[in-house]
Amino acid sequence: MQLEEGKEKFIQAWGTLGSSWGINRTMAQVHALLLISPEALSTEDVMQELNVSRGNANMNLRALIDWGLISKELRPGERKEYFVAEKDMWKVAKQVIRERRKRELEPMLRILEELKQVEGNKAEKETQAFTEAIGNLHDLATKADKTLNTMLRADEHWFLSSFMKLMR
Amino acid sequence: MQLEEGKEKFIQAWGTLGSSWGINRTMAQVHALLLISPEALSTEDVMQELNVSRGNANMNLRALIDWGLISKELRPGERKEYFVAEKDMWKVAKQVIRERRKRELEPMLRILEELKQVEGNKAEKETQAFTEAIGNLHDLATKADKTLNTMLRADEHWFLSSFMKLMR
DNA sequence: TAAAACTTTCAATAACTATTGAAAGTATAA
DNA sequence: TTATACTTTCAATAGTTATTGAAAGTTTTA
Repeated sequence: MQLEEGKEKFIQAWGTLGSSWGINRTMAQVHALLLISPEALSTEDVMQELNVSRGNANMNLRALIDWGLISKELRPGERKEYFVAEKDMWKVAKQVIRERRKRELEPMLRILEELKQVEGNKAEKETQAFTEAIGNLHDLATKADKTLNTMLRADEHWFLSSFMKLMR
Repeated sequence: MQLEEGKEKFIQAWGTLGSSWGINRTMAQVHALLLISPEALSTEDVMQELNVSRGNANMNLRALIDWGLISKELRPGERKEYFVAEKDMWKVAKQVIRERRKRELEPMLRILEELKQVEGNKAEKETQAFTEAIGNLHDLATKADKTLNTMLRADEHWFLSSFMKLMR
């Protein structure tokens, strides 16, 4: 396979994967493009490579910065902004985990805590089933949260060796 | 908080969480409804509780069966089909992991393996960057795949004790 | 201060995804 | 076999989300 075909396939695949994880298709494609780019790219470059409008490119570059997956690079004497992706895939994974934990897991935990306060006839099956489901979910979410938190705080070496054990 | 309000909130929250994970909103809501229901529910029940059409209810119940998250329950002498959700949250989590691994991680691994074959001027920066990014991603994906696989094969006790260690 | 080189915004619109509901299909009972 | 009680399908439509591109905004340079 030639490089151009490979690039195309990768950008496509990353975009599709993104979609099934609730991530905007173009955002995932811009990320893919920057992941395999040896140089920082400008908004213009992104527009050209992906055939998207200026507004779209700009908005998704900003979103990626927001997620902490890419950063601006300013070149001395140049006015244009360039963008580079973090290339260390373990750092990328950690960052995605960190953000989703903050954006989704934590809010869900708050809601589950609220829902644990539901009063109602304790004798009723409806109330019992609700309370039990919420309680179990809260337990699982708490465990997941602690596990992720520990993983994220750990340095790479610690994580890898722990996971090597998990993997036998 | 009263039970009805709590149910409403939970169904709502689960639907929203689902959306941000690429899961159809109604599918997640039907799942939430069944998770907290002490009894199996019929299509009619789901239609009423969530105010959705027959077609929608039917399609999402089928999708949940497909994901292995709910099952049909037939009552002797009754023609209608009833549905129950798996209530053990760890089993639910495992099932979701199993399905997503099969539907997303494995296909992505196949693509990355294909992309490792990209030829091109080894001296070129472009090719080098591509090859390196794909290689690193493939390594990470392989590790994730093995880890998940081990987790899924393990019984609950093994898993919990391993993760307790990870969590200190 | 004005012009140039850029970035950001946002209303309009396109593209995509979910939902409806009536019709068709299927299985059971009489 | 026909009627009944359901389930499933699918074309039409509604609803949602993404994209465009021109206009407004910002920063730098001269």
